[in-house]
Amino acid sequence: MTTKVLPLLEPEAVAACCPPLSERPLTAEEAERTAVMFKALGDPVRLRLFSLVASHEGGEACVCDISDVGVSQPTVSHHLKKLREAGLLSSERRGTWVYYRVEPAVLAAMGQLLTRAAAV
Amino acid sequence: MTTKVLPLLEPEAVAACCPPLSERPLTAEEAERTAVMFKALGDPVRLRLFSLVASHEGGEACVCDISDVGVSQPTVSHHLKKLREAGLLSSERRGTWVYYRVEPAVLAAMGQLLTRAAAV
DNA sequence: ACCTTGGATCGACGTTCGTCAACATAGACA
DNA sequence: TGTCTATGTTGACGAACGTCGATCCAAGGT
Repeated sequence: MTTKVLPLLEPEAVAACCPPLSERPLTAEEAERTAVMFKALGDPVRLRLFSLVASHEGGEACVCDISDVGVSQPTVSHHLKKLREAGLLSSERRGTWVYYRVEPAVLAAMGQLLTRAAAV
Repeated sequence: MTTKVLPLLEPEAVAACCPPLSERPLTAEEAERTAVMFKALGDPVRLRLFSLVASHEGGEACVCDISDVGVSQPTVSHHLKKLREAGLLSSERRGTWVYYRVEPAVLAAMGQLLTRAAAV
């Protein structure tokens, strides 16, 4: 099996990516891109980290605010990177601390993929 | 590390499971349960299989209708089992063929987890 | 300059995952 | 009963994943 290099997912690329899951079958390429996002939320620790950022004021949080999820600091950093690579979070350094933000457009696109699939 | 036995997810259990991701941080248990569903959609082949079922007439399809995704028949069966265990699909044997159906309630719950998280 | 602190990266480890060939099982039909 | 076809199950293998300790880099404070 060949290992494909998946580029970072841009918000607008995701939004324009795919129709609701029930409209038509996803192509192999569409499925490949979309699966990256779902996989990123498919780990309990990442889901908690993401929820911590999303529920923080302004949809933004310093790593120091959210790193108490029961795993080591390198592991937290590793998971945040995965969420960033999937396009679900963006990060920015401001002075001493690094802040993570949710990408609302990507989130909304994933949501519509599912909710509009439910209305058959 | 202890391996937890995750029971099959009932549709109503999922719907009542978790608030939108931005409302409050998920607890460890909530994250554990929810991650199972996202992980199930976190594989390209499973995503295509799911989309094939969801887009088929009536939200229902025979295995024979959807097994052309480029992997062997045992692999298709394996992935369908994963989707069933995650509560996203249900299966029923009718005579010779086995039919898979989407679980709209679970799908809608996952969608709201995301879309309502986007409206911060 | 030096030290401290926040966060990312590296290297290694055990586990889980995706895949297949081989086999098993369940109906339908003769 | 027996045979054919449609699916599920098993066992094995390599790849990917989650985790950690050790290390490194960037910013601030002394």
